Amino acid sequence: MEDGRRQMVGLLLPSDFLGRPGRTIAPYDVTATTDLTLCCFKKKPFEGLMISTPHVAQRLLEMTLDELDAAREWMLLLGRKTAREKIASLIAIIARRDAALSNHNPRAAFTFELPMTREAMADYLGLTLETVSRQVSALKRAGVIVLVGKRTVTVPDFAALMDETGDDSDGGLLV
Amino acid sequence: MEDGRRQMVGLLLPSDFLGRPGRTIAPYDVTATTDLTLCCFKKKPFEGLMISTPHVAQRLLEMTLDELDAAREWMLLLGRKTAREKIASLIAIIARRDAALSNHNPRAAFTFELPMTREAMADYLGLTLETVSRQVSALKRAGVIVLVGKRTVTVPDFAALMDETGDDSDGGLLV
DNA sequence: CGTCAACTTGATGCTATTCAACTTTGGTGG
DNA sequence: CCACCAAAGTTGAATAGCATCAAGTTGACG
Repeated sequence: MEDGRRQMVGLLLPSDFLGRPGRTIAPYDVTATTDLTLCCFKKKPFEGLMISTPHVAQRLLEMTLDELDAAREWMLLLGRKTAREKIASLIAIIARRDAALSNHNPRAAFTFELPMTREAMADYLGLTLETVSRQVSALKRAGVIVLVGKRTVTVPDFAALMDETGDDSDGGLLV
Repeated sequence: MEDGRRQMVGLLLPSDFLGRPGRTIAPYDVTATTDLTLCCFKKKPFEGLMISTPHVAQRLLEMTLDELDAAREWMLLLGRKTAREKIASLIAIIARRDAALSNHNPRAAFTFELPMTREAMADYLGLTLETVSRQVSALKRAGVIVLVGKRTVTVPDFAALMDETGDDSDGGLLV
């Protein structure tokens, strides 16, 4: 925003897609936080490809729907969760993602890195960096997480972490 | 959420699409707030249609990208705006939508209905209904809006309302 | 060993929530 | 027609939770 307030609205990982057909500007910025390889398509040929190759549009639709689901889950977090629940949710999401990559035993203690600064976490969660720091410390004091240094987290009991996220245990309904 | 906290994550209007190909449940509920006509497709035939008729997937992609943009704008609102800015933003969005439907002179005073209860506004904005009521009253006291009854709003000066939303005057960048 | 960025911690204030009482509005049946 | 009722909305007081401002601390790196 004009006065410096910032809100992160998405997190792109390898294989994700950026930009949209049929529009030349976006109301948000995109910043790389690591080195990366970006595969660029020229707009016109790409739009041609979408018409000639139906699978491209179908795959893009699927990816966009996944992003929309993620955005909506994040809206719940931003609108209704407490600072502590926000931190627990973010840590749980990162833990799950890392566990999936290294297909890890889901019930054992599990260690991983927070790939972002406290400030980036704050921008993601709609908090200040001080509140992030305090709530991380609080979860540590409560024994829900163990910190090794500032960025390395061990989760001794994943269920205990999930209890702190405020999330439903059941899920939802609907087609 | 289990304890009753609610967050509205989208608002469907006539011609919008509901549900997603390739999945049978959603992590959210959908509630009709008015009578409506719902046009249902059987999953399998519809997925067939997407394959045989490329335009369908392309149009769905466009609609989904629009919803994603709206969701991201809403994330900024939920994460970073004050209660007053949230209310002003919601009123501005409804005003713009109604003005577009009735292609109205953009600089004149303009009257329209809030199509929702204070509670629904609160669920949408991530606030309590009491805070919604207070901030609506505050904008009224400040002369930014005029209330006729509880649901009918007149905006004497749209620019003044926009000033209260906290939004950039310029927009953003990017392909 | 000095420096800087990232992080932590403390004190204080403000915003939105909570709990509670009250008012207004629209609809229903006597 | 209006008395009554429920739902919607308003308002007040007290409080909780997060932000803000301000020092410190830690750790990596030259």
